[in-house]
Amino acid sequence: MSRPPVPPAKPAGAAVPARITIDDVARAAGVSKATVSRVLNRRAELLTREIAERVQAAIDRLGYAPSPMAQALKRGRSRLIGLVVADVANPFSVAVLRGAEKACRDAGYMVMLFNLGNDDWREREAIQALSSYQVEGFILHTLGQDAGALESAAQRGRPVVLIDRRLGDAQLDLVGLDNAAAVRLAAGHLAEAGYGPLLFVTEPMQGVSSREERAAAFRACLAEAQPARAGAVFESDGVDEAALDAALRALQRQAGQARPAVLSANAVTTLRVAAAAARLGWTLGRDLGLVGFDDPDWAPLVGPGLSAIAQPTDDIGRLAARCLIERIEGQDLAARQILLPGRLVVRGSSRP
Amino acid sequence: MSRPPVPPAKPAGAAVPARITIDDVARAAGVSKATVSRVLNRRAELLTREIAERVQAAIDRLGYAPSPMAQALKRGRSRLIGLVVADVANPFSVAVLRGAEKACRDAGYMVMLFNLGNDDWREREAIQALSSYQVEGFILHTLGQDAGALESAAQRGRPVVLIDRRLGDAQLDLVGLDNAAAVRLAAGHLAEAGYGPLLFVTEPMQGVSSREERAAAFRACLAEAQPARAGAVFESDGVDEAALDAALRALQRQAGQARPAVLSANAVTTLRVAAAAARLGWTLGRDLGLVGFDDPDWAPLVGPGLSAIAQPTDDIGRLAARCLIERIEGQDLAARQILLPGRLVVRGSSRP
DNA sequence: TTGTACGCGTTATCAG
DNA sequence: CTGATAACGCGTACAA
Repeated sequence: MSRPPVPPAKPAGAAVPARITIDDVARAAGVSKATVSRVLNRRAELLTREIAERVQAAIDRLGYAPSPMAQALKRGRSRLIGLVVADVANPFSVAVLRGAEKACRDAGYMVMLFNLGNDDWREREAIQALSSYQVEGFILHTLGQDAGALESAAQRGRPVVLIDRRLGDAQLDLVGLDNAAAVRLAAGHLAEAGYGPLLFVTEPMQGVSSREERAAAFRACLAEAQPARAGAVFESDGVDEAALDAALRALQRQAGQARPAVLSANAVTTLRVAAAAARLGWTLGRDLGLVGFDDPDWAPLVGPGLSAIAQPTDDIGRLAARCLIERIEGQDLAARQILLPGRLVVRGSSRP
Repeated sequence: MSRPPVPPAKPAGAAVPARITIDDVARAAGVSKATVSRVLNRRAELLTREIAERVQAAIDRLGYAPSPMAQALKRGRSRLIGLVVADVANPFSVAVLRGAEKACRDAGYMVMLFNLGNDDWREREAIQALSSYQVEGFILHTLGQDAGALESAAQRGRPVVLIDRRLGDAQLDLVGLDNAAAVRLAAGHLAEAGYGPLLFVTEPMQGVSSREERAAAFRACLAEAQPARAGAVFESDGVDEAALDAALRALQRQAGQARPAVLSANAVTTLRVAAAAARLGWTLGRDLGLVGFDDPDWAPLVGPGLSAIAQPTDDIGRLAARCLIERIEGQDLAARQILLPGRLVVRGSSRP
């Protein structure tokens, strides 16, 4: 009668050695679970040397590791961080993801990933799925459409750090690029290099704050320029190639003798502009200046080399993670904004 | 005395509405937890219509969602899948990740991500960290160095699906590219296009099976060719640019009148070769043929357009996930290998 | 048809 | 200094 009923979970043949629990260790060391728990939680100081060592030996011998699930259940701390990414196909997202995942891991957190694939209605789903897993906080590369999506997070008091994009008027930490400065940097460079009228090409705004900020900064740049500069903003949706071609032709006409140039809002649009230039038979740099946000590793090899505003993606990811972890671990500061400077990399596409 | 002691977990000021538990729902609906549980587990058939509806209403009203953590603890099923990626900086990894994450989510699983960043010693760490979270299975883009890393997974009977690369001689499911066929496709194309001696450029083998398979298939191709073709394999480490340049020059000398060509093993090396050609002042296509594995979205825009072997990355990710989930949900088949065909995309870099 | 009671693996509290 | 015991939230035999 001392044998408990056979656990029904055990599927069939395979001798799946059940998880080693704290009980196993306790039994092996001839102590109670509580003692084992103390050894694990750095409270070994309060223990007899002899016992502490005996327990530690048992732990090592059995290869015991506590179950984060059970720990989460008990302490309400899952050591999980939810990472919501607008689109893993976007090189910027991936680069940030990389830095963030590493920083989380270094701090002892695991990352649960949710890719929105640019479907804005999924943002709510993402937050809910993730918070059902008791993630302790979110790093959010939002699509910016659904400011209410954070309700469930906010209600549970889970901190959120935004990356690159604001979300409604929520007072949240934000880590991103200093867009205004970056735009000035690029536009200034194009002016110095002798380019004339400018076209700012962006993906459709759709309420994405970084796009809007860049476009606004672009317009401001034009207005401030000493002899006012001609310029326009074009939203490229990636489908209607003809529209982009037409915009570029219009730009060229407007330029007259001068050389036109494009400032592209991210790597995706940069690729579109480069493709359009190829379609039109234009040589970048000579016929059309081009500077693009983001500096992916293929930038030096497209055409004469693409000039770029390199974002400190790794730092952005890392800082977002650290920022979030600080909050998780108790600090209760006002919402911070960490704006990092972009770095201008000049290549052939902005050298006449 | 009927009031239980104040829960000490509640931090301080902020009225963080504690998680809504099954008990809350039960109380709200005036039933027991068991009944609520039954409603949730599709066993509502055994319940009075009236009660079922009352419970459901309470669930909806309170916005209750069961805690996956507690469920995992109880049933030993976490609905978590561990995704270990060799290097998120590699476009192939990301593309696969994308398909896999979506398929997992569609099947009701969440993905826990671990990026190895090409550090092979981390593979063991990854598996252990992930399995401590009770993931139900692994999708593994392995570095191939540490065949023992899977011990802990195998011991707990967690299924594993490999992507793109084998791991030691373990009998595991594998989803990847039909490398031999793809190499033949590319080499055949280069031959038809009139290129002569071939250089296969790969990242250092380091025991990565897909690299080895591609190199082996390349050598086989050379040997089988009717007039035997000249060719060599070069391992590029990404640091020693001069070595790559030298290899290309040697190839050119060997070519004599004929046109040399390169077959590149992945997007990373393709970029290196393109950069080297630029350094040497060679025009791709005319001076050097180039076909590369992987077809990232920048391929059409580098030089005259890069010919590529496009991998069905989305399918690879999707199938890997489905395959894994099948196993998780009980099927106990022999190890499968799903080899998908590559698609040749001809662009300027392989047109003399 | 529904409710009670127990256990999953931990940690925290309180006795000893 | 150490051990027993009660939760954490859920699923489920078993009893009613």
